Amino acid sequence: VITSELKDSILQTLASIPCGKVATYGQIAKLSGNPGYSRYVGTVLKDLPLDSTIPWHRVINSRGCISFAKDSDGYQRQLSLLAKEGITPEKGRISLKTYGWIL
DNA sequence: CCTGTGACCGGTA
DNA sequence: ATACCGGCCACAG
Repeated sequence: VITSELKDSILQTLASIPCGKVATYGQIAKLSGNPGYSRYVGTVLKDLPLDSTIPWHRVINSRGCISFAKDSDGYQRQLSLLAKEGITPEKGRISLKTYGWIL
């Protein structure tokens, strides 16, 4: 598969987020060995093929919120997928202390 | 080359 | 707690 090492490392880290846990864009960037690439993590997720097995829904921003607009389609999908894993936001915020992959 | 665009982040007021 | 700001970086025009 022809992909950049950068993108690859990010995808690998994303794939390793355990079920029932969440990580922030920044954490994924740093963990993959690319501190400061949080924005790019979002770009990678956006371009994921629909058949991808990457758990994109387990990624939230540093504030503990879903990065989609509350009224958007993606917001509801992510919320639904997280619920299936027992992750339920309170006041729109997901506690990283409780569900955070990295504490 | 330069500019604008994001599923972002941390500091400051 | 919220609001704003500058920095961040790959990528498409």
